[in-house]
Amino acid sequence: MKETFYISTPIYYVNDVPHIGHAYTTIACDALARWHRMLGKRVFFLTGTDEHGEKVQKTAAAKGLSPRELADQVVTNFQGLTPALTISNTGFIRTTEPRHYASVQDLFRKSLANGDIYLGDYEGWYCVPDEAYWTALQLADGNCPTCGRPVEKRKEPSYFFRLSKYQEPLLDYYRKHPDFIRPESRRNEVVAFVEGGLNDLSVSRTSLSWGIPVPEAPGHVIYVWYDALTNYITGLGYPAPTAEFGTFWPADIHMVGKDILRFHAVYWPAFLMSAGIAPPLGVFAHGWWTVEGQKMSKSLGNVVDPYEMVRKYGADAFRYFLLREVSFGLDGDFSEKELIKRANSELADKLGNLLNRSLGMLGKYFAGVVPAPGPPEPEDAALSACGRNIVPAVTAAMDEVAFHKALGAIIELVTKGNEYVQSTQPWALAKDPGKRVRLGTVLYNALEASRVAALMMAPFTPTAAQKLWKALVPGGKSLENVRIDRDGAWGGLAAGATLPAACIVFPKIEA
RNA sequence: GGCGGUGUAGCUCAGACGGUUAGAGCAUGCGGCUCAUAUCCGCAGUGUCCGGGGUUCAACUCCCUGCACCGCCA
Repeated sequence: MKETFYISTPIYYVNDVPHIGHAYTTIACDALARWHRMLGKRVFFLTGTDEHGEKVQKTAAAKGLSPRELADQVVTNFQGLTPALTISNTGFIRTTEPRHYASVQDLFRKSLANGDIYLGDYEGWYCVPDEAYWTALQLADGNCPTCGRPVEKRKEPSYFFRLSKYQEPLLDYYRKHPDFIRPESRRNEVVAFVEGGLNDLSVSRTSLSWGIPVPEAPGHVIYVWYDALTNYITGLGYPAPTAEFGTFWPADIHMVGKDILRFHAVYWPAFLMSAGIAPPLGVFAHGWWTVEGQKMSKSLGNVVDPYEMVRKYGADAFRYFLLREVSFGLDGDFSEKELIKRANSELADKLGNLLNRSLGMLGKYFAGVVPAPGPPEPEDAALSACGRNIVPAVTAAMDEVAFHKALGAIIELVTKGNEYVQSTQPWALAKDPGKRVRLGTVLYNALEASRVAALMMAPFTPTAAQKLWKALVPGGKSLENVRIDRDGAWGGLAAGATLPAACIVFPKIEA
């Protein structure tokens, strides 16, 4: 097994307000990061903000601030996601940091030196008032798509990256790394795109000032993607030969929304190849959320605010819904009603209930002390088989980045636990003193199912899982230090421990 | 316009490398338990497996075609 795991979110544009899409990407990365830590790996988990460009400059000017001052103010909107969503990132990068300037310029110099970056002319349709270029395709009835005013054809000097040269190297890389782009349907799209031929890419502007200067080229500023993508190596210390860079690069997964897949799966590996740096090992493009069946948009006023969701339902329920509701990779529909339904029926009524009915009886019949299990009986087999299979099942799901499958497997175990309690009827066993050993065994197994489920939930609902774990493993180590291989084995519940009589970690959400 | 994908119970989807009664969850109806956050468990379903044609002893599963929807590209 590889000993390290490096995962990244995209850097979020600081001029935007955080919405469900940002939260989704970040939460997905967090679940993977936590999972890989539980496997015993060293994990680097990077997120951050993209702070250059036209929009930031304009918004700042409108507020009478420098772009940097504005960025310093609004970056907190994104930094705040970490505590709000219980995110365990190990790094946060801002593209305005000096270390990033050094990184981008170094990468740029390398490609300039080997001839992969050359000076040419960028030509496009320019909106003078908006100071923005558009391609012919982007124009709305021949006018600027954002302001509707007429555009003019304009030309400016620009540095170009020789992307065309990397068509074959990229296709070769895709062939040798079949899992580089996931899901598979997206991979096919990218391959088709590259097979169709690649144009060289404009990577600088003279019409822009808020950005990283092109080395030794006054007036030229490095343009959006070349700047933004490089964050993934800056975050590890590049160009300095840091331990982090040596240890964690190439990245295991760049998690992205489907709209920015091409930049990550085509441009980024090409930039790196040109500079003699290994491309990342994987890019995963996830889907989008609609809201109550409608496209999310500012004009509809239905933008989902992650902070508000956390305030209303808690980070665990919000995280759970996002990762459980849809096949990861596909689009999904966000609805508070469905969120409540998921959280109540699966977290409170199934997982929470299994734990509490078990704890309740343990308190009542054994004064809260976990009995040693007696000999297994045939009716224990279904539960213990499921319990023994949960680690491989979740592992397989997480390997294919299928959170919904992982959670489905955990809920299946919990359901088996409830079925088991129902069919063994410990409350009836308790009435017969001769069945004391059997009663103990039944409660042990039910609690053990809860314990294993709590462990497996840790990447998804970290706060609740920690509380469950604490209740079932009193005096045990924090879930952060727990390892799947050691602690996930069926039968790990300690006999003799005294457990609480109740533990409500998933309160029912009132609709 | 080019390439690719999807079309299966009311809903969301899984599955079907051709072969007895096509599955899950949710929703619906009925029943059971009482340990538990009025929670849990069981039972019952319903489907022209998009339309048409072909191959075959046999197709929902393969091939062709039509329609609808989606994605990428132009």
